[in-house]
Amino acid sequence: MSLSMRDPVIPGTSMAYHPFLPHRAPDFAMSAVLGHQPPFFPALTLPPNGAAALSLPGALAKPIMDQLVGAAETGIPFSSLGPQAHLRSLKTMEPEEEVEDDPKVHLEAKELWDQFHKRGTEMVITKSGRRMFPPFKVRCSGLDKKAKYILLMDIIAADDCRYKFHNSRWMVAGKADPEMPKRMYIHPDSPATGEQWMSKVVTFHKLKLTNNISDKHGFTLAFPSDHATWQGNYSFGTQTILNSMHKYQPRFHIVRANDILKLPYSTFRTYLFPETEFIAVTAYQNDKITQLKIDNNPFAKGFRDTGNGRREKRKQLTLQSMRVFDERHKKENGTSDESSSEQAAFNSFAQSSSPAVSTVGTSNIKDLCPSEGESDTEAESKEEHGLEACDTAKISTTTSEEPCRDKGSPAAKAHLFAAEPSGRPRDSGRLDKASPDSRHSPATISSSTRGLGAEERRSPGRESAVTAKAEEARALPSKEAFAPLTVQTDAAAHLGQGPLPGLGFAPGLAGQQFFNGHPLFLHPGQFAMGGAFSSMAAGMGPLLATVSGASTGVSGLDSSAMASAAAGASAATLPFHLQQHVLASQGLAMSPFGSLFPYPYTYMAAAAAASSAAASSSVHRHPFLNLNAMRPRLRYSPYSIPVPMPDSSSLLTTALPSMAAAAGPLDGKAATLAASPASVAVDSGSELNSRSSTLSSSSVSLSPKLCGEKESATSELQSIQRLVSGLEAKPDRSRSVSP
DNA sequence: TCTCTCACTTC
DNA sequence: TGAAGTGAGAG
Repeated sequence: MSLSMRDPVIPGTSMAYHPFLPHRAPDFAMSAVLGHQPPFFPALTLPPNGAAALSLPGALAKPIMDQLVGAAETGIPFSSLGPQAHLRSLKTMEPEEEVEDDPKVHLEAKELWDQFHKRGTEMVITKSGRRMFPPFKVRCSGLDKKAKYILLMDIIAADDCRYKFHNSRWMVAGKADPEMPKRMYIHPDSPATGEQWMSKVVTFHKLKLTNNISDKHGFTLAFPSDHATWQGNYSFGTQTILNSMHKYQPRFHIVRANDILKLPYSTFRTYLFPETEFIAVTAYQNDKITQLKIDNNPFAKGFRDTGNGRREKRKQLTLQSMRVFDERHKKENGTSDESSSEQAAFNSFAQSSSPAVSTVGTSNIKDLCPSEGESDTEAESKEEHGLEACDTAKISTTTSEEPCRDKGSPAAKAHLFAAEPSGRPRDSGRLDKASPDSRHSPATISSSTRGLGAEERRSPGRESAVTAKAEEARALPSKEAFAPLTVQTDAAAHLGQGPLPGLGFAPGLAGQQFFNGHPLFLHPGQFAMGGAFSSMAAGMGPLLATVSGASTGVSGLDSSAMASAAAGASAATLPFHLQQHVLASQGLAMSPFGSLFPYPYTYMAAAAAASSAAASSSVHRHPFLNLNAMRPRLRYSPYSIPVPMPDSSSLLTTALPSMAAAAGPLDGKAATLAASPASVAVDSGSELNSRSSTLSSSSVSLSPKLCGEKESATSELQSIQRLVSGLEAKPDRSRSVSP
């Protein structure tokens, strides 16, 4: 147990979870090394606070190191990667006005999650949307009481495999289907002060899971940025679209910002809790999971043995299977028999599964998941624990604390799954394989951004990352729109953090997100959330403008108009997403900005960008650039400093366009690294200048392949910058906002 | 596998 | 009281 479950994951680590990462990572790393190495490394090396920091850096660095060395797994400590002195110098550049915060996040009801995880958590997805159970709840600490934060959650693919429940176990059944467009769920109370967030348990129970591709619950908001986290293509919504029989990993993000509009420029601190990993299903596969749900979910009381009505039916059914029945009894009695039996089964699964896994042969070894090897007893005990207990538990995992081990590594991924398997089989195989790593990695994760964040702050730049489109492969047609997007990422860094934030989440995180790359859409509901969006409209104006280039305020425009305008203005920016979706290289077609507005899928011209292809990658960058431009405005915000960040990010993106996508996680790291340098420049200099400088620099660093893109991107960026500069002249309300 | 309806529950 | 969340079960 100790393993993974408790610890939060660091952003960087998240990479590990990403299916694509493995593929991308290499490229990314290479490019990073080749072109950006100097800059990147420093960034990466940022020493995090303690363990947490380690985890991230390690995760990030590892891929790169591997590339360099050509060895899959070097044991090189991330600390050895780069000079920290460098970072510090950068750090000095950062503004320090802000009160530093060191957010820590604890997963609530961890015990409950563990119980499910052991058996391989399954979450039902329906056309109309189904809530998660257990509900995702966290408790935050270490926030600046006065500052405002936006808390978000999203769910990313844990690997690139498709699963099947066979012989009581989850086994890999092939390669994953194309990813569905990802959506970010913004907590309805956002933005709120640190004090407010820390005073209560933050729950995301309203988030629904669906397999309905045409789900409209998500609103698209155009986000100009290429924030790593957002990958340039991220939508917001109250419902997350998932593929059945695929494994997913929920992520929690803390963004210090007082306005949603600032998200793109802000630093994301991402936290992963391996125990919350689950497989999406349209119908429960594992009876044990079903029983756990019934036993713990209040709405399923009617199915409890003790309950009325149905329970009897259920019982009968149950009786049919002795095992199940027995297990229940045990539960009722409070005995662990069930669990033990389960465990046994589980173990067997693991074993069996492992082979299966291996057979799978997908790139994801991780899928195989290392089994955590939890003892049956543990599992049992956990199982028996009621949800409530879990809930109360809050936290165990703080993100920051644990260093992330290798989350990034596949093994780590395996871990996560493994945990699941525990209960069941499915992954057991993986578990076994990965076991060593996996455990660690997952666990480690915890720190995620946060730890980084602190550090990051210190080091101004780090972050940016890159990403690349990469995904193309993944990109799917249906989702295609998204897929293509792939964008870069990294951003994390760039954003906000100027100083610190970048770190945190950055690399890893960015990477994670990136793969998803979708267009960013804001979900109406989310907006509804309130405060966060309140200013959005106003804020959007600037963004749009930046994106579009000149378009005057977006606000007036309807989404479509906006989009078109944006497209026209800065073709570069939008394109990617749009391209995919729309086709039009320009993205115009895309939907309007609904985000702010009522429209449902608006695209952000800028945001979009995500184009899938490398070319697109370049484009992405542009968007970023815009963002960067924006930043200055944003400065007000703590992150504003981020200005540099954006730059860096842009740089990264430009530099490693293709990679970015692939790299996802890596990107993040890379980005951070790259970013740092860039950021530095930014900080010191004017935003615009910094940007351009960054851009140029990025281009320089770019690898040969990227060069072409770079150039185009650069030109685009420049144009964008010009536009931006023009825009900048305009006042930004958002600036004032910053916490 | 997935979709839909049902009876039951919580809020 | 009704809206909404549950798993079961049929198709």
